[in-house]
Amino acid sequence: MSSAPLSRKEREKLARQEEILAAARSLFLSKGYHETTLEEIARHAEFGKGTIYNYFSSKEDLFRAINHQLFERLLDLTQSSMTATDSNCRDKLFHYAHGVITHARENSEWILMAMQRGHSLKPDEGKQSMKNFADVMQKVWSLISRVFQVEIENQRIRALDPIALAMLFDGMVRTYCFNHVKFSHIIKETEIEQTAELIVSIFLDGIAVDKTN
Amino acid sequence: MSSAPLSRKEREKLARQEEILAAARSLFLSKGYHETTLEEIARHAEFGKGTIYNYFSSKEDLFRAINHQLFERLLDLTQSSMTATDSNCRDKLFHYAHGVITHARENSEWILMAMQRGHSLKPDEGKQSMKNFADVMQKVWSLISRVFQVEIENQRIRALDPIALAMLFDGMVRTYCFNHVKFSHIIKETEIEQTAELIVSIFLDGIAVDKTN
DNA sequence: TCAAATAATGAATAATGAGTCATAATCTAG
DNA sequence: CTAGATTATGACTCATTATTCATTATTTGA
Repeated sequence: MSSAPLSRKEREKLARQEEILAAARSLFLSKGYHETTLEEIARHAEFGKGTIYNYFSSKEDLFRAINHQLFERLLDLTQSSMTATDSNCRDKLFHYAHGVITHARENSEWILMAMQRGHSLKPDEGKQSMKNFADVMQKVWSLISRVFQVEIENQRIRALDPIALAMLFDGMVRTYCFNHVKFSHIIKETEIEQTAELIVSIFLDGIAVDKTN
Repeated sequence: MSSAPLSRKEREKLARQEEILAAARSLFLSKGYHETTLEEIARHAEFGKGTIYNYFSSKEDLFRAINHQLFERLLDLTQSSMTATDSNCRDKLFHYAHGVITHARENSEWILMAMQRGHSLKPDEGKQSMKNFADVMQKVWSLISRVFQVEIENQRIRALDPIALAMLFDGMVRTYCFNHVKFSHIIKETEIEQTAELIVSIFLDGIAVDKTN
């Protein structure tokens, strides 16, 4: 990826850039895109407003950069969860759920934000970067669905549409995360492990009492 | 609820108000709050911009009124689904899922919109109206959870936290709806009945092949 | 028919906030 | 130390809307 030989100048520039990103991320995530002003971002990052423009060409560019980071992380997580060679389906799903929940606690509203604004963004001219939420989700679901596909072929799960399954599973995970952050006063605090386990268990086994017992 | 004896004047006023609401709803839902201007709403409703202010005190007020309508509908649906005396748990869940999916197709992004902006709204001074998304969801989950509670008492489903179950079930339904509208190019077109059935089936039975067969 | 009352209208106003840029501060190399 | 390069800065510009309100149009009741 990076053939960069690194230089102090550049490292510092990168660091400052990341500082701006962090400030913007935190504000965008908690207040949404439009409710956040560049003034605020600047103040939060401890820079002048003009300085932001030395690092990002526009507010939208900044937003895109943040989305890109978050998308990358989600894709990495999905990839590593689903392609692990030494784990079964249940473990893979658990790893994914656990990772997403952890990630979501750190970046509470990013999914929402990305979705909400995703389609009103002008297309990203920037080279190889992710275009939009739909692209990312398509990749995520595709990765998950392959695991289901294998299970179906081995007749371990019912022969349902694997993409639909991937989407529904992801939906449970995602909505749980969202609700947890948003409605923390309603939802009982539970350990991430327990929650991930619950979701996987419901998805694989259902909630009906096991008739075989 | 309404002891109003109705008068033409008032009926017409109501009708015009509903026309404005419809125009605003359609625009907010497809473009989001900030991307929609009052000018557009007025044009869409075939009124002058100033006229809007004879019916709603501000853009935010208009938004709140729309949210209120949508919240009411969701609550009614949940209530009627969950308290039907002549249906079992599976039927109740199916009815709910079916209703939400139908509603979501008509009002594609309302959930997202409500969530996204919900918390940045100033508190609603208006009498008995719903305050925010959290309140509504709490009621919805509470209604659903009671059904689960009964099933648990009768040992027909596993003894898990009923609120968590309600939330996860709702999460599957809701995310499915959202994805369907948003990523229709990815998701296979299916009948509402089939989808609702699939979700209920996964939730109650899981996707694992039934060992009793 | 006509004078209140009611409703509609869009030009004018005011607020906001993204983006610019001339200036100042800081750094670097010679 | 100093000139030139680089970076930071925030007052300013400017486009965009929400909101107001004086004016016009319509309705109503007598």
